[in-house]
Amino acid sequence: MDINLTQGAVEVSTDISGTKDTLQITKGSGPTRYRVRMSDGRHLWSAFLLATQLNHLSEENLLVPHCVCLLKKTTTSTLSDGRRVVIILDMEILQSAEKSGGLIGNPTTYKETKFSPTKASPSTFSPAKASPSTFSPAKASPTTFSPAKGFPAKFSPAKASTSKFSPVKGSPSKWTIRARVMNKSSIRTWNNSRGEGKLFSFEIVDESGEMKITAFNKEVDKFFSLVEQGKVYYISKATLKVANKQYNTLKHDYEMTLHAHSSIMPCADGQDIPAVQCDFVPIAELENRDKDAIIDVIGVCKTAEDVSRITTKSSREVSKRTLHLIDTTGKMVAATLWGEEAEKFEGSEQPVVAIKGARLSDFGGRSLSALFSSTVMVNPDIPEAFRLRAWYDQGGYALASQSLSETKSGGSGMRMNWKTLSDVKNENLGHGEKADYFSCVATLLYSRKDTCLYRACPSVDCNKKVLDQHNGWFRCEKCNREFPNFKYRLLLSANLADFGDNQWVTCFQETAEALLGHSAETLGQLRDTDEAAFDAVFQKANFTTHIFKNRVKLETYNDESRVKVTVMEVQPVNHREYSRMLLSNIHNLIQ
DNA sequence: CCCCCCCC
Repeated sequence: MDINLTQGAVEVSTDISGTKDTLQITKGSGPTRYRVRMSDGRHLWSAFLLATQLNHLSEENLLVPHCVCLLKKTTTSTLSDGRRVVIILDMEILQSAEKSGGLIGNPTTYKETKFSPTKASPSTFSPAKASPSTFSPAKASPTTFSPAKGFPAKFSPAKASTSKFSPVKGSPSKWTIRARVMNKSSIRTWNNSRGEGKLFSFEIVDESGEMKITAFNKEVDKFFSLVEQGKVYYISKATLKVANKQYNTLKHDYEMTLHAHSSIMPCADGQDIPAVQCDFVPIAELENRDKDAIIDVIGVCKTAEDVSRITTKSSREVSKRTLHLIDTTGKMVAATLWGEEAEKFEGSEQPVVAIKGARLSDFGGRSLSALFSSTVMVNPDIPEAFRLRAWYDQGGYALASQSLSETKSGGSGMRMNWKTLSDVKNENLGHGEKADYFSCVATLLYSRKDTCLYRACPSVDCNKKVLDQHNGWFRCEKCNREFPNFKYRLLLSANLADFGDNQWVTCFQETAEALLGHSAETLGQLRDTDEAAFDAVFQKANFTTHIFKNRVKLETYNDESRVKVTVMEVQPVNHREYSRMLLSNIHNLIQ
């Protein structure tokens, strides 16, 4: 058995072999996984345990939150993120506990009058409930542990007569669920033939499953600010209705609507409630899934494209950012984030990204898109993420993953074609019919400040140099117009060097601004008003090192050919990624 | 009682 105990409030650094402990085992985030909470009276650890590794635990025990275990053999280890973990190598169940089950899946279990936050307590253990081992790994399949298991039957009209619980509107509901908010929408308004109003919705999760809850109008005012993503609440007296599967992708047959008497109370003691339940599909497996399937995916974000703004068909503006995720299957897939999620995403450190409820599209082969109902998790605290992190850091980064998503043809896709400056010359880059593109890490030795600025036509799309008419007007030959003003533009000649060679390159506006760290406008003003400060900008830029993405092409003037290198992009050096590339090169040289 | 899920 292999239980990874992620450290909670206490540093876990000692071998705890021989400890008798209480495990609270609850269904965790994923059908084949269980969340384990340990309590030895001093410490609480949340942990994860894989069902496939639990074949000597009875199913009864798996559905039961508490059981007393003897930790026969344990060891400790450090995760790549620095956290200490305890690995349980062998354990024995001494006593299983009273059956309770998940709350969403079985709301009848908890009557409001009796409900109290569950805590591990020896007095709740009931040895009589220990059952022979009926659990097998096969039973841990996603379908077996569908969060909806057993739910519809309990809500059939016939059973509703027990009056414990009824989906019928207006009937007394005596249940309380304790669940974590995993996704919360913003407030939206509607105005259609049936009326107008506002609403927001959120999705909750507990050990047993997930559910969507919607609040309208007055309930929006009452609950919107109270309900926070990630927090745990006691929820009672909501109306149940059959889930509209067209719009509700959660694996539950019902959803809830809040009404005037609904109650939502924050719960301070919800550490044992899983964050989210995921059923991750390996990236290579996406090839075999249907278009429009809603899937959970996890991968290392190998690269993240820049955020961009697009206009939808309904002329709404929205931000988007596409990530390229890889996993141990050696495949890569493009996944697009939207809106704020796209804007805030930080991918420079190759985080592990999990998306719950992404939609599979057939664009460019196979690609993914986050929906409003998706949950995007960066470096989530789950074993899949730790495994991927370890895999990537220990060599996965060097794997040339094949993408299921066709990258755009043409230059803008710009794959990294790493070259040293001497490679560029020795391999005669740019001598072919078409331009070549390469990336290099190089240091700016010198740039020609005297000729770097020119006065350009102020028209939005014209960057043509203007002629000073010496009467306060500036003439643009291209626009055939005179203007009372101009804009400064940069055209910087720079000498770049790496360890083996150097190269003159040209930087236009954006790349020159990135290299010098100031806008063309600022530089123009400085040159005209404060020459010392203008010089200082160039002094400061000298001997700085960057990643340069370049275009190289042989050009001929007056029978004389020479290679012209134009910088397309200047980026800071990501030392982690760069070192990986160097290590990978060394590795390749050895072979 | 909503129901937009976007772009190449």
